[in-house]
Amino acid sequence: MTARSPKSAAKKKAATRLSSDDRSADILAAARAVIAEKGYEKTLLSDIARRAGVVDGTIYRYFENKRDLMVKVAQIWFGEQLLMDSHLESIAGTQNRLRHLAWRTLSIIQREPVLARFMLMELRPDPNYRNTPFFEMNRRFTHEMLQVCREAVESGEFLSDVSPNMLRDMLHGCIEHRTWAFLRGEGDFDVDEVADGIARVIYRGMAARPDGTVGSLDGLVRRLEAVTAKLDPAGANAHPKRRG
Amino acid sequence: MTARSPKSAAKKKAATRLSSDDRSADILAAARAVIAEKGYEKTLLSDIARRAGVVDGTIYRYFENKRDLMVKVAQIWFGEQLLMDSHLESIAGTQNRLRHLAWRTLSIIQREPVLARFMLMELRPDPNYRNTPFFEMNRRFTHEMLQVCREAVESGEFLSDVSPNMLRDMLHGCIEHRTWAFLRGEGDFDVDEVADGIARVIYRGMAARPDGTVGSLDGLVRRLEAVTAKLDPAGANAHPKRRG
DNA sequence: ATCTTAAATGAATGACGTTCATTCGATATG
DNA sequence: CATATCGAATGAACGTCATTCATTTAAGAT
Repeated sequence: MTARSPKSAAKKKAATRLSSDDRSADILAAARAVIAEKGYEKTLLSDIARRAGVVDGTIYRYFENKRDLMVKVAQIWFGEQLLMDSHLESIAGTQNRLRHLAWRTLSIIQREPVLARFMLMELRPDPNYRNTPFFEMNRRFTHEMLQVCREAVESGEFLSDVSPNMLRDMLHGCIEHRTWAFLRGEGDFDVDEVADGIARVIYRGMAARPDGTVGSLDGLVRRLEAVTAKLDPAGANAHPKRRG
Repeated sequence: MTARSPKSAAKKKAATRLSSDDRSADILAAARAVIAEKGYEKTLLSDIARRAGVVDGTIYRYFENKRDLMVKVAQIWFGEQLLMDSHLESIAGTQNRLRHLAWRTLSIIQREPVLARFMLMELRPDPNYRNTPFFEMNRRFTHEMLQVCREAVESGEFLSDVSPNMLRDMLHGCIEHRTWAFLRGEGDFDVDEVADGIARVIYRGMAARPDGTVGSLDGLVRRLEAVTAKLDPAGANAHPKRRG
C-alpha cells in the first residue's frame, strides 16, 4: 500500500564507515552535550543525531530507544564522578564516616547539578528501575552505609533497636530532599553543613550507652553509684538493679 | 487551505447542556477513575473524555492542559486523605508528635498507593513545582514539623545545633525512600515500625541534656541531686550548678 | 420566532519517537 | 578488475498523542 522508496537518490555525503565503538561513542557524547544544554525533556533524538553527525534511525542500531541511550549516558557521567571520591577506609570514627558518606553524594550533586537533575528527576521513575544509574548509586552507597552501621552495632557503639536500612533511608532521603530544593533554586546548599547535620543526628540517635539510655553518661552513672554506695553500703535501698 | 468543516452533520447526541461545575466534576471524576486503573503514563486524554461522556476538545474548556487536569485530580484526592487525619494537637510529647507526623504520611501512602505513585513519580517533577499537590503536602506537613521542633528547642528539650529544616528533610526524605521501595514492591512497609524508627532516631539525636550530653537523664539527675543534697546539705561539694 | 452567546464538537495539526525497505561501502572471492 | 556479500547507514513514512480551532448546537434573552 505504501511505497516507501526514496526515489530521489541524491547521494548527500559518503557515509564514512566507522567501527561500532566510534559511532556509539559519538552518539553518547552528542547526547551528553545536548542534555547538558537543554535537559532531558527538551532533548530530541534528532538533536542528538544531528550533533553526532548521523541520521535519526542510526541511533536505533546502537541503542534500544531513547531512554536506553539516556541511561547509558548517565551511567558514564556518574561513573566519572565516582572516580573522584576519596576512600571511606581512610576515615576513622563512625560519625566521621557517616559524614563522609553524606558529603560524597552532596559533593557530586553540587559539582554536577545537571547530572543530578537528570538522574533524580528524569531518569529515576524508570519502569525498570534496577537498570538505572540511580539504582546503581544507591546500591553502592547503601552497601557502605550498612557496613558502617553494622560495625558500630557489633562493637556496641550503636544501639540495635533501629534497622540500619532506616538509617540509610534517612541519610539518602535527607540528601535527596535537599537536592530537590537545590535544583529548584531554593535556599542554599552548604555541603559541609548538611553532611555534618545528618551525621550528627544519626550518630547521636544511635549511640548506645551502658545503662540502656542514650548519651555520654558514664561519668554521671559512676558518680551516682559511688554516692549511693556510700549512703547505703549494704545496698538494701539501692534502686532495683537486679532483684532476687 | 484546509477545509475543516465537518460536512456530514449527523446529529449524534443532543449535547445536554450542563453547568460548568458539573462538567468539570465529571471530567475530574473520569480522570481519577482512569488514572486509578491505568496510571498516569498510560492515561490518554481520549480515555478520560470517553469516560466523562465528552469529546477530547471539551476538556480544554475546563483545564489548561493534561497536566493541569492531573494536578487538580491529585489535589482533590489528596485533600480527602488529609480529612481522615487525627489532630496533632491531641498528641503529647515531642517524640510522640514526631512519630505521628511520620505515621500520618505513611498511612496515606499505604492506604492509597496509586495516589502515592501518582504524586511522587509522575507529578513531582513539575516545572512549576509550587502548584503541585506534592508541594502543598510538603508545605503543610513541614509547617507542623517545624513547629514541633521549634517548641522542643525553645523548651530546652532539643539541642539547637542542627537546623529544624534538616530534621524535616530527614523525616520526609526517609518516608520518601521507603515509599519508592514500597511502590516498587521491594520489602515490606510496616507503617508503625518505620514511623517509630524515624521518630526515635531524630528524637534521641536532638535531645538536649543538662550536662550537654544526650539521653533521658531527668530521673538520674534528680536522684543524683537528691542523694548529693543528703550527703552534703550545705551544698559545698555539690556539682557546680551555679557558682559565684 | 429570532437573536445572542457560550458550550461542545471532532477533524485537523504538530511534535516526537520509532520503524524499515532501500542504499551504500568495505571487504572477500574469482 | 569484476562481482558477490553483508552489515552499516539512510531518511521518508508511520503511529501515537496532546492540542487547536472553525463550525455547530443548545439555552436563555428580546
